[in-house]
Amino acid sequence: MTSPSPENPAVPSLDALIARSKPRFRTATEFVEFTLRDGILSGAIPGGTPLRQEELAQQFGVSRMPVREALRQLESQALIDFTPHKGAVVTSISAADASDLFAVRMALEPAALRLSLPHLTQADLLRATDAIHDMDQERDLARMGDLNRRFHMTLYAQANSPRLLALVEQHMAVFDRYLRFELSALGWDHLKQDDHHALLDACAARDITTAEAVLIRHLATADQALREFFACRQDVREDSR
Amino acid sequence: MTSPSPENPAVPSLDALIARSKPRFRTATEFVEFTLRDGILSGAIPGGTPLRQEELAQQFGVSRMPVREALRQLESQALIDFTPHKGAVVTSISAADASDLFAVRMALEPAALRLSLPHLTQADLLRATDAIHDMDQERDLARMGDLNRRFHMTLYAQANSPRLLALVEQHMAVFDRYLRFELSALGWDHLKQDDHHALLDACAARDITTAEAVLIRHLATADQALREFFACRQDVREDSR
DNA sequence: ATGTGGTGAATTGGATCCAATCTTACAAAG
DNA sequence: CTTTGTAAGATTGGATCCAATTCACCACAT
Repeated sequence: MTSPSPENPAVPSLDALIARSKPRFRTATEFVEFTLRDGILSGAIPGGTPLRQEELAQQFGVSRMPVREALRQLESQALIDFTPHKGAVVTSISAADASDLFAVRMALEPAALRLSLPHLTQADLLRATDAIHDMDQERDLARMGDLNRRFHMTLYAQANSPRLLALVEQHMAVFDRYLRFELSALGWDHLKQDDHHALLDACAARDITTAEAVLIRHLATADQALREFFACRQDVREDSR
Repeated sequence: MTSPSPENPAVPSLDALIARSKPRFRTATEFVEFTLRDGILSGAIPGGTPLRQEELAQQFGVSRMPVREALRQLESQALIDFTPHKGAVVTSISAADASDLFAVRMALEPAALRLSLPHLTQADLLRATDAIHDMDQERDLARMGDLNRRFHMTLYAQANSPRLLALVEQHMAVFDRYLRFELSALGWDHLKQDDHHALLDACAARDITTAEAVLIRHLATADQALREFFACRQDVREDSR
């Protein structure tokens, strides 16, 4: 493991994540997998970091076996590259990868919204409103990611398609790796709450055409912002080494 | 492991799959994971089958560890349900699950096609044509699935979005679990080659609107056929036990 | 007869050990 | 000086062993 990113106070250290989430799991494999994913998504473990099994086992206080099982699962989620006899490396982030990710989100999320919108309840809309308001006052990066995900997932929740929803949630989680760059680029405050309100209004009016248009524009804006950010500041490539 | 489905000659036995694919991998984990997935997707291991680690280890001629790692990866791909201290069970198939799968495919594949179509080369179109012609004479179920996947993936190949393409290919592979039911429902011959030709023509003409409409109809038809098939013959539920 | 508690086997989770492979450094030959 | 071969260390892959949990069965009490 390399540095726990002490230069960026918004990124928690991996050790902090380990201490915080240790008692929440019954099996060591679950614990290691969840915490490693959290570390990668939050930026505590930057792209390019080689993940040595022995080292991780010591940090987590377990043997190498649960570490290996956790690495296998992270590999299936495309968060690490696993090469036989060479080990695991955290996948790198880049403008190209971000656009790739947005291509998936722009395929999945409008579909989920279209399926869900006719069945959205008043309670769903209220929960989405709450999420927006909570975001207004949130200053913590990880929690902001959770709230953003909660807002969107609430709108998709009635889609009645478990696979689709799981994919949507998974790829929104991967987006968390880019969230702090988007916030750097667009600023914390205004963010894109305009889009969120417009999307919510269109959903309340059951206007699928407008809702989809807003959602697509919302995602395209974020994609564009990240592209420009990476183009301007290639020095801030998050890959260590 | 339960019966190797001797009642259905179209489904190969797991032992046959093991013998055929043993020497193709460098690590035992890869070998077990690939072969188990093949077994699940081809129907050799039906939904609901409990997967005992010790038993699989003996069948594959390895120890329990590579089996466990393989099961972890299959769990990440939603092919098995893994419960701590209880073990793994192959996920069941159903009309609802098929529709769920088609919801994902109808979200992903039109998006991939839209991204890929402008960059399709003449060589791509020729390869797609070849795949269609090969399908006309194919009688083997597994190979038919491969050809169908090859035809579609060829049309999406220029999408320049690795994540999107990986998801498309993965979910087309999962569809193989339902392919033999669709063939039972619609018959082997005409299948839906009409759709394939129409889709190919629209792609050759760079007509994205028509191509997308054909593709969506193609998928919707298959979804509908499977729904009716499962509704009529609930007795043929593929789950053992 | 039914519900309850406990005991045993069966199965998985995890740790330790050994084998196979890769990497690095160094030395020797060209 | 470059290149190639080799050997030592590091790291992962796999096997075996032990611990923890679950489940099924049966005795026992109500």
